[in-house]
Amino acid sequence: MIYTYTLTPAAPYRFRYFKERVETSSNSYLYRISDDQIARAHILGDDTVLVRVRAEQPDSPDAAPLLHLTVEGAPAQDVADRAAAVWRHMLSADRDLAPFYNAVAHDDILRGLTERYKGMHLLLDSDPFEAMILAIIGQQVNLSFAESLKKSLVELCGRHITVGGETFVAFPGPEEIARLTADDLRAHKYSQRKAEYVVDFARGVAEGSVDLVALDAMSNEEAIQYLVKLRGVGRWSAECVLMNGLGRPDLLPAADIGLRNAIRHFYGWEHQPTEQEVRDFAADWKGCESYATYYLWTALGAEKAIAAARKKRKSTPTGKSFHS
DNA sequence: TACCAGGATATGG
DNA sequence: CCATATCATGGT
Repeated sequence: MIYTYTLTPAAPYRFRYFKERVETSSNSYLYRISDDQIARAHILGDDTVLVRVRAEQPDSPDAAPLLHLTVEGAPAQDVADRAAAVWRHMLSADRDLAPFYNAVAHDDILRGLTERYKGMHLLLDSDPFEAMILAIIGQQVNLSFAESLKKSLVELCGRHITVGGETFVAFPGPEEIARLTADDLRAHKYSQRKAEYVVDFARGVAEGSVDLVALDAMSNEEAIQYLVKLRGVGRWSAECVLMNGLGRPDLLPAADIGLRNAIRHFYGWEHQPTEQEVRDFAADWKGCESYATYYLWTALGAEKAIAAARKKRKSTPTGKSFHS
C-alpha cells in the first residue's frame, strides 16, 4: 500500500535547494536523491517507512510548487499520516518566507542572499531527538569529520528497510542508540566524552527521564534552559535542537563559529565577531534569526566549496598532482 | 607543523 | 563570574 499526500507551501518556495543541501552537506547517506525526488526512511514506533517527495515546480520562479509525498511500508493510514507530518515539518512547508525577506530588505548583504537563494527554506531534522544527537556529534569538530561520525552511528544501529529491491537506512531512534555502549562508539573514532553524551542522552529519552515532547509548549529560552541541564548539552547544542529539530524560526546561535565567520566574511569585518557582537548585529533579524543564519551558513558553505574547487584545479590542472 | 573546527565540562582564581 | 586545560581527530 502506497499512501500519497500533496503539500501546498506558500511562494516563494524552491524545492531544488533541499536537493542541493543534501548533496553538498552532511547526512547525505540518509537520503536517496534522484532527478526529481528525495527519498528517506524513518522509524515510527515499531514501523520503518520510506517517504519520497517530488516537487511539481512551475516555470515561474515566483510560483510555489506542489509537493507530492508518497509513503511506503506503513501498515496503516495513521502511521503514514505521521510520516507525512514529519516531512511536512522537515520541508518547512507551513512557513512563509515573506516576513524574513521584508525584515532584511534594507540590508544589502542579506537582501542579496535572499535574491540569490530566493525560495530557500530550512531543511529540518526529522525530530528533536535526531537534532540533538547530530548536535552533540557536531560539537567542536569540523563538518566533514562530524559527518563521518554520524555515518558511523547510522551504520552501527540504524534500521534498514527494503523497498522495490532498494535498501534504505533510517536514522536510529532512542532505543537503538540506547542499546549501544560508549565503547561501541569509541571504536568508531568518537571521543570518550562524545560517546557518553550520545548514549546517555538516548537512554534518557528511551527511559522517559528526558521529555522532548514537552519542548513544543516551551518558549525558546525555556526549552534551552531545559536542555542545557542534560550532560553534554550546552547552549549551542540546545539551539541546534530548537532550530534544526523544532524548526523555530527565531533562533540565533550567536556563539556559533560558522555564523561568526560568515558575518566576518560577508560584512567585511576585520575580526571574528564575539557572541555579544553577533547579538547586537542581529537585532534587525528579530523573528527570523534562524533564516538569516541559515542563509549566511549556506552562502559561506558555497564560498568554501568554490575556493576548494579552485584550489583543486590549480594543484591538479591535468589530473596529476604537482609537487612544489 | 601548528592551529582551527558550526563545544562542553571541570577546575582554579 | 572569567580564564584555562582537556578532550580526540581530521582538515588545512
